[in-house]
Amino acid sequence: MAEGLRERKKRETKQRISDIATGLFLEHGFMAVTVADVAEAADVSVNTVYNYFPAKEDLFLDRMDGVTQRLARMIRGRDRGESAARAVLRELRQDIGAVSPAYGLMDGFDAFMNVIEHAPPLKARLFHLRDQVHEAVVATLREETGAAADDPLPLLVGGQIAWIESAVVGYITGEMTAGRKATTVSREALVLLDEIEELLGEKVLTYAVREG
Amino acid sequence: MAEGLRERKKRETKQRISDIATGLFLEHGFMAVTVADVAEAADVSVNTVYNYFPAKEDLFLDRMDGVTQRLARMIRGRDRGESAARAVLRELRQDIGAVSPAYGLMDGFDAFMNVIEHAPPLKARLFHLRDQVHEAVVATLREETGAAADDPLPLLVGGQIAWIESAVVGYITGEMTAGRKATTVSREALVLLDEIEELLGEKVLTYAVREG
DNA sequence: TGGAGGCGTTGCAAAATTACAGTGACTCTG
DNA sequence: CAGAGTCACTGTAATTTTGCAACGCCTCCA
Repeated sequence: MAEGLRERKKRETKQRISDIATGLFLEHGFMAVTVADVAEAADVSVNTVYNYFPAKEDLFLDRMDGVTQRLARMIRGRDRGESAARAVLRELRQDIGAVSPAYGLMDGFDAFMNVIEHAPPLKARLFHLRDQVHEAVVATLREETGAAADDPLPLLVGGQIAWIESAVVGYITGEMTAGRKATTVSREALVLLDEIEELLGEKVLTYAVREG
Repeated sequence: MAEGLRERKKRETKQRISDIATGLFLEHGFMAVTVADVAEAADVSVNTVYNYFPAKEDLFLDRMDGVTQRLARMIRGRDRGESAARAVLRELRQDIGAVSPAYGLMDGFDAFMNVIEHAPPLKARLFHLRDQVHEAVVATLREETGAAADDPLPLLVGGQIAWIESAVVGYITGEMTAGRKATTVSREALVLLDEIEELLGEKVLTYAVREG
């Protein structure tokens, strides 16, 4: 491995810009902070910012990169005898149970979503993010099941699974921005997950069961 | 003015390298610290170190750049009716009187000189430094008196003046490395300056008197 | 309504920094 | 005494960062 000086500095610079930008956005709102502000606070030029982040929104949503692959990771890590959907349900219940770092995204989930709520460009990006999540899930299902390229089943099941998460996230976001208590919301979210599970068809709940 | 980002970072980088290098030298000695050590501690590449400092010695002697022009500045700042030599004598007495930042070079003068004492390349540089001081003094005397280019007097008087400083510095260095107390040494240095003044000829003491 | 100014974004040349390889002098060691 | 190793230092190409100017979109204001 032996990470060189150049690689390390690149990583640190990108991380510093992202951290500082997120901090400024949380404090003043996405619209009130200019890219120039971020650059100055991070002690770099504006071009350097754009060197690492294609657009201003990426400064805030960058840390959601991991989110794109989150469901896919859950599926790949399912237990023996467990289906893809049940693995996702189980992991989501576990995450919600660990209230503090709400939903595993970051501390202050409500503050984070609040920034997005007041920034149209960011909301637009979130929709695109859902597509990415969906695609990642579908791709994973295809890999795990070895389904044919023209098999529509992964697409459909993947859509259901991706929907589970967005439903829960949407619910939590709405309740949190409404000012509800985090512990209350998380308890209700668990109930919501139960209802979601009842809504799912048998085909979805038993798709892509891991051998063993 | 408006110092740009590039210039500011350049200045900060050079300063950081110099500071860290000096610290390492004071702690472990000049010979025991490699340029690679300095580079790593300063979080830059070896080439960047050489980009700012032509040779390893410069990492330590860099902060003596001001010293080169110190006597020249004293001369240019002499009072009305005061000669170049007397201005230097006066300023030196004043510096020595303010014991703490010994001789205006830096805190911990003895530690500083101790590093030099144990590093042949550094000692060699000090001799070169004296030439530079001498040249600066001579050049200043020529400017101030408007002496002809072939007039040997500035050269001779300048040599005497430069010698004053090196004599005092040499004395202080010797006594300090011998472990004498700083206050004692500075008191003796003042006596030494008196003796030096008595040794100087009338021509030297009255050269380049500022009009007024 | 028109112009001035702020902001996101891009392109390009210059400057700074790094990686890599190499040279020469020196020390240590078998 | 041969060879391996360390270290100061240099050269060169690649990479990163910066400075500068520009474009389009938008808002504000006269």
